[in-house]
Amino acid sequence: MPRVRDPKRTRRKVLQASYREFYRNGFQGGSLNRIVASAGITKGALFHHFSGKNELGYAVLEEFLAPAVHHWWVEPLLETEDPVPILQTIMERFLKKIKEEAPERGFLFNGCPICNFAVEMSPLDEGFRSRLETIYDGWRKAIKEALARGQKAGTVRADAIPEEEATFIVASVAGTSSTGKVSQEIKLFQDCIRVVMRHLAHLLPAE
Amino acid sequence: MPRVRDPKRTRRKVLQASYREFYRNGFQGGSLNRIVASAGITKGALFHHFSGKNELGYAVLEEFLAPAVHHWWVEPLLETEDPVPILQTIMERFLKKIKEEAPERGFLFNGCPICNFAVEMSPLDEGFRSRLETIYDGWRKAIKEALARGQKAGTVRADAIPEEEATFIVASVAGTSSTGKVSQEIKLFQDCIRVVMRHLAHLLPAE
DNA sequence: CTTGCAACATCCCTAACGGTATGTAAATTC
DNA sequence: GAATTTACATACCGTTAGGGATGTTGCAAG
Repeated sequence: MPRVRDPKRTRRKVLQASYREFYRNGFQGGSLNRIVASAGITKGALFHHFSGKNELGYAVLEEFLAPAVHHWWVEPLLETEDPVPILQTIMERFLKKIKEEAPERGFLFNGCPICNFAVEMSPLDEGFRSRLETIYDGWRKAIKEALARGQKAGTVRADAIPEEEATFIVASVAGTSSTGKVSQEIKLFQDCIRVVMRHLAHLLPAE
Repeated sequence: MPRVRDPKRTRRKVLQASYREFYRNGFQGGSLNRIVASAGITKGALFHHFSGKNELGYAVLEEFLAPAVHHWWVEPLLETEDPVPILQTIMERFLKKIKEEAPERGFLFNGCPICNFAVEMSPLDEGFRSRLETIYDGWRKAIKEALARGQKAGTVRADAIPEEEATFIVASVAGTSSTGKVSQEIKLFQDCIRVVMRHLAHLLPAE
């Protein structure tokens, strides 16, 4: 019995709780009952805002994860003409984030949430697959176009293939997250990212 | 009411059906009822051979997936003193396998089954996590030691760091599989693997 | 030939799942 | 200020999940 009604806030609470639940337990393993409990609301509220579990997952993808990719990867690369150092900075920030979260009591690095959704749900549901494809496409496109601009500006080797490199970089992030979460050791992330960084350095024009 | 009893065969049938079920639906999404149905046996038989769903998953990892990694990645690298061409061949074979399976009616490339298990289950259950770690460790170790032998023999650059490269290669396979299964387009796999191949070429000694 | 255990088959249980039907109070519209 | 709609809360439903109890039968040892 809430005194004040605030549908926007309620919706956000549900989404946030859903994101956490799905991130920790997977989508299929995630429970709507636990979501409503942790959000402090009821089933009625949830089903008023979302028509079902799938729609809830879609909303997490569109309203939480897609913007995160945009913020971390797309925006910093927009219109730059020297993308390699930026890409390296992003990878470093990625590693730093893991390091910061690692010492937390009982924290488990649970991988890239987008990759988690992709692995679990993309083959099972077209709604998930298409939304994930949109996210990955945008991610790759941002890198590809930045590399192409770099080539025009002379900051990226002319013989590099932007599209292939972009695909590879995104896959590297997914692979690093997925294999790293098994061992939970920072060294593994470090090793992986160090190799990617060296690879990025090779994209600079030969002197 | 089977005329003949064949416990080894029954066990194998359960494992095979479980592997397929978990590969398609994930572990949490996989159903024991569907497994016994598709294996043509009953719950009684399943629980006679395995003490529960988790043990069944463990058995799939140990008896199906670990041997597969050994066959594809460990054995070919054993004792070789020129690992780079072998690694390239393995990557090529990986791509070829996807291409062969792709045109099949309704086939969906479902990613690397080990990575699928890792993403879904490694944070949720220590039994899964430790077994996956064993598999990944063996995988990385085989590559690392082969690269180290190559360095001694002069077939691999002296300034390469075998451990980092091994970690990276395994992560690349996982990442390629995970991102590729979203788009289901061969080009994506091709692009990704091509970059890895070029990276491998950089591990050869500079002329 | 009997005995005993391994290898199943049958049946059932409880809990949790996603989802629905209905009720009610706040907010908005007219 | 009455009527209507939005935003929830409560209670409940059918289904399926994993798993256990118990029964039955092939098969090997003695």
